[in-house]
Amino acid sequence: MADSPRRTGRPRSTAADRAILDATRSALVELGWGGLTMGDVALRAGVAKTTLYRRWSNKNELVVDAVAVLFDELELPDRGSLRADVEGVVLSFAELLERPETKTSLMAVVAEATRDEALRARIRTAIVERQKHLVVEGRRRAQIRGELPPDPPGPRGAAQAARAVDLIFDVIAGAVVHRCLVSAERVTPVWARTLAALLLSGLTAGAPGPAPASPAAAPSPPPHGTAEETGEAGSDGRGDQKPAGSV
Amino acid sequence: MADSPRRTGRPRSTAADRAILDATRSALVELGWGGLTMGDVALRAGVAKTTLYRRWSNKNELVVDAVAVLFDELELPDRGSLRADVEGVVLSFAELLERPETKTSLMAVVAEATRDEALRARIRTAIVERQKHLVVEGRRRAQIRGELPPDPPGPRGAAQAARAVDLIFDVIAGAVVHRCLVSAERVTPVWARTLAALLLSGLTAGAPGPAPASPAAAPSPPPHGTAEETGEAGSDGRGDQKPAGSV
DNA sequence: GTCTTTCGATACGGGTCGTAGCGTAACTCA
DNA sequence: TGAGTTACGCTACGACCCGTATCGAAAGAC
Repeated sequence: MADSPRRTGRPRSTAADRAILDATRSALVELGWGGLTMGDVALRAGVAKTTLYRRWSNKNELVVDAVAVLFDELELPDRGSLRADVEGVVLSFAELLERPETKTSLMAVVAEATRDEALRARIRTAIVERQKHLVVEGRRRAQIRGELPPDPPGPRGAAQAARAVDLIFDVIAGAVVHRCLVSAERVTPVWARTLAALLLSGLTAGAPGPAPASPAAAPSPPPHGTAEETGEAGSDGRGDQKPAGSV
Repeated sequence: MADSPRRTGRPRSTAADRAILDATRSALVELGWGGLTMGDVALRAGVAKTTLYRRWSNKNELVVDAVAVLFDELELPDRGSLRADVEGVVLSFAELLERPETKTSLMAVVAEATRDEALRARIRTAIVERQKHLVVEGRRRAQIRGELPPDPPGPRGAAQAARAVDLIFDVIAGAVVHRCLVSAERVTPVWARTLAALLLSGLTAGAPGPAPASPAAAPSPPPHGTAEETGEAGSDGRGDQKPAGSV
């Protein structure tokens, strides 16, 4: 995007680039999207307002670029088990989201994107796809540990795996975002643990055994559920001392 | 809020109320949060701008009220099984969220709320708590069917149940919102089915049996997971022909 | 009919957006 | 070293919106 380094004339100041992005983030924290003004950002960055418009055509573009890098600090150290990895990334993400600059920026950009296809695409590539490697990595490790079965071979298997990654990403990131920003409640270690337990074992797990399924069966449920999609399975891998936080 | 019907003087026009809220929603669709102007809303509603400010102190308040009712159309008809209920509500919610007025409004309000505690509280009560009855109802039905165990008695059990409801709400709503608005991809019936399967059975389910847990155990995983929290369990209830879309 | 409150219309000060014009600074290339 | 090219800071500008104030008229309550 900011390529094509003109080989002649005065070069763009990379210091100004950084100053502007930093100023944007800090202004966003203090003033929010609505309160953020280009003039103020320029002032904070020690730069003329015209310099902003030479690099970004409007507020949206500027803020997306300022926001995207915030998520790069997310990492997925090997915590030894799939369960621990999930808990860890949930807590890390929540911690990131609780910083005012992050949450304000993310939501502001997403809100604008609801009516701007170009912005949506930019978010998808600059944030979503960019962070999906976390799920890919977590799955890979779990497969090596034997907690999850390997992906089926062939293009069909790869597509299945990709869909699984997409789903898991939306579920984990969505749950954290929703709790932090919509429900407006804190993500505690206990909550993270319970979420991880739900993801690993599902609602129907944690039971002492297959419940004595009551005869109250479904009247006429549509025959959906043809074992399609994103398949993978396996046991937990490390003998947890208990169902560990059933939901 | 709009109570205390003054018993004297010219009464407020309820027609104007409706016209303003409708105009707000339609303006939001076409112009988005940033493009929405009070003057334009007044024009669309056939009302003077001053009339808006007599009822709502600013744009935020107006938009929240205009948005909240959009979610009231969500329902949870008994689809015969927990799995079907989950799938159904996921699809309904996604359908609702795909309408431009809904998604733009919701995200705009949430974005503003990141720096406005009062607005957060208003969202929590007017939208989140107001819709949580869907999860409560779904759980209750599943418990009656025997798909989930009854809540433990006493205040401890009630607290557990409340936490379970909160978690499930955040996971389902979060996943749908994240997929629709952040990942910017469509919620298809297949996706809903896979999400339901994940919720019911977890990542580690759908396997032909307990995998031959590889010896690659965790080096030193913290001893978390003390069977705390929100417990419930049970079998699926209806004999699915297969693991039905394992993840 | 009087009183009270709402309504529509208009005007205003304060602020932001995004652009334009200008002289200057910085760097490249001959 | 000097010409050419581009980025920069500064200032000013028109267009727009916000939220408020003011005023006469309208609509009910008593």
